[in-house]
Amino acid sequence: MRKHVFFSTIFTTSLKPSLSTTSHYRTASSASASAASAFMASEIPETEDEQLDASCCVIQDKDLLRKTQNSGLHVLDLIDRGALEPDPTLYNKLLNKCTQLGKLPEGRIVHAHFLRSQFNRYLVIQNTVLNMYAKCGSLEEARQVFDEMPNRDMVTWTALITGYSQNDKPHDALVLFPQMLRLGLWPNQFTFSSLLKAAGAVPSDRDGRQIHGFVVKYGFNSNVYVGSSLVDMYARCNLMDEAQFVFDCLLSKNDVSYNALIAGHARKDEGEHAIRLFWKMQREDFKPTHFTYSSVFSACANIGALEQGKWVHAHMIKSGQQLIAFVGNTLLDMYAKSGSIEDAKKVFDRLIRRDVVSWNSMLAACGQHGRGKETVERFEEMLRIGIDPNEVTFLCVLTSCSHAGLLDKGLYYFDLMKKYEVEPEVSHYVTIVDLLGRAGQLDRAERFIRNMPIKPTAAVWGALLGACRMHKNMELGAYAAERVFELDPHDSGPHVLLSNIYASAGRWTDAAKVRKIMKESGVKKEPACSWVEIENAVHMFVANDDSHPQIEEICKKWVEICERIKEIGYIPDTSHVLLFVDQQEREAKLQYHSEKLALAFALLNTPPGSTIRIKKNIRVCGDCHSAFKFVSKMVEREIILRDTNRFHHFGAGFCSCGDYW
DNA sequence: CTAGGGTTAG
Repeated sequence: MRKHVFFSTIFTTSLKPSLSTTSHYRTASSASASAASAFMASEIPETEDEQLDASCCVIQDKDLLRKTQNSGLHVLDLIDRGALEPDPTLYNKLLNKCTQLGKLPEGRIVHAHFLRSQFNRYLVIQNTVLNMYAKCGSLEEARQVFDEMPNRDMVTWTALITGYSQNDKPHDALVLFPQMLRLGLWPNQFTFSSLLKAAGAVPSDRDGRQIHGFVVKYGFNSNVYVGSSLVDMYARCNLMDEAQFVFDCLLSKNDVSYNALIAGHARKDEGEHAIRLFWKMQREDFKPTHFTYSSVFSACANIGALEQGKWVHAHMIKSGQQLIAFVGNTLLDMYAKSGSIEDAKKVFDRLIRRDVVSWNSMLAACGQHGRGKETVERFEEMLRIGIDPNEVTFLCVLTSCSHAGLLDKGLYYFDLMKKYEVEPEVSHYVTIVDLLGRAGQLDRAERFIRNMPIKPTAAVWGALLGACRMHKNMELGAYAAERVFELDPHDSGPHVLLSNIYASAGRWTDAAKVRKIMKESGVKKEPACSWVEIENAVHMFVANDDSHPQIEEICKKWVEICERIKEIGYIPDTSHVLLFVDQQEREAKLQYHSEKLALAFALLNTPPGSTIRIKKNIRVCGDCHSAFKFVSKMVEREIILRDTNRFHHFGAGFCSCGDYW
């Protein structure tokens, strides 16, 4: 054990007049015990990298470094003992080290020591202190330093703006800008980059456009940092054309500007565009980074492009990039969302380090593929290993239980959230309502809603409405629908569901009434479409749409399939057709559901025996579900249908969801 | 001394 003198000296020495209130000292003092255990302390063995790092970075003299390490004293002790002549750069290096390692308590101590030093009026070091607090996430202390500084330069303002913008306080960042301009300070490229990041995080695009104006005025529009920030800001404001325009205007692009644009398209569900840009950036000799791969895999996942995703994966392997968790998690998700759960598992197994997101992604993958039991097993394993579950973990587990009909397990895990101190959010309540509702316990679900400690949202009542549709409970369904209409009048979903409830009960007048209200209030239903990927091209089908070049052939094929599956037991279920039309007409309508068109198209254009993968933007209807089962049996092929949030694996006349979805 | 781009759920 080595003795340490640093704390006894620093906290007993009388303090010089300082920039700061004594609260820094109090905080530093109270933090001393934990701080001591980290990189200031004597007990730390020489093998502790951070201890060595900290010393190495400030002590250039090798002899002195050895002496420091051998004596176990810290640099600041050496100054106190007069063994080391302090200079301003030393404080900067120490503070930056704390920033880099995210060591707030240690940073406070260096700050305290700096305040006692002869350099405590140095603006540059004060800025470094401010930056240290901001980067360590303590915006209150950063602000306090800022407020107490007698002089502030542009860097001071920029450091605080950056602090707010990087810590999810965009409004605080944005209000500082006009204040700083009023003082006559000139913003630079750093200021604008941070401001634009903040502007991209607020709902309106007003601030972003204004800042863009100032960027031009101050002449930073050709700076690649500012340019990338502009691209990102416009992309986040849903202004993809503007983002593209700014990008095209950039005189010098780099990988970051490309990534900002690619990520923008990936977020906006414009996967094909993102993938095109991925290949384009390489034609222009920009190397994809982890950021790029992460965005591109997520783009592939969104559109369910398995083949393209595999190409990008192969490309990443060839380029020698390591599979770090951040990228691996999106890769895993890509395979899972493209329907290949087996590949997703392989990625999970090969991850060098698994973080909580890796586990969550794997749990989500199992849930999406209807493997409730496996979700539960993996979750238990995760707890055994000692990975702390977070709110997403529980959401994955609960939805998985709900999809698999594991009622008791789901309720048990909901209760378990308390033990792991994860506060249930409204989405968790939605899942429990869904779980109870699917299991047919509609009254219990309603009671559960009434006993919620937080205010139920439209989604909560929507889950009950969905369950009422499933179990054909008209009365409670109408009541739930009313609650949804109140809370979210613009969503078409509940109107459609309620109309469906009436329709399946044969109450065509009521069904039509709901449709009429929907039409009058301007609520629009999202058109249903399906996608199928064939030979690296994605084909899209919309219900009753005849724009596809092969449409005649496709319809002919479906009629033929329909006749053949009727022979082996398929009975068209017309309760899913909502219009007040006669039986024959309803059957005709059913034929053109987009997933059926996609299936017919795939059967026409793929080799016998190969797996067919179809993606749909809304829940599959009961009739299509039944038809797909019969087709899988008839053609002896596996058909994988991706719903909005889950998968149906059809094979030999059965579906993996067990008709429970 | 100050800057930009990435993941899981619903």
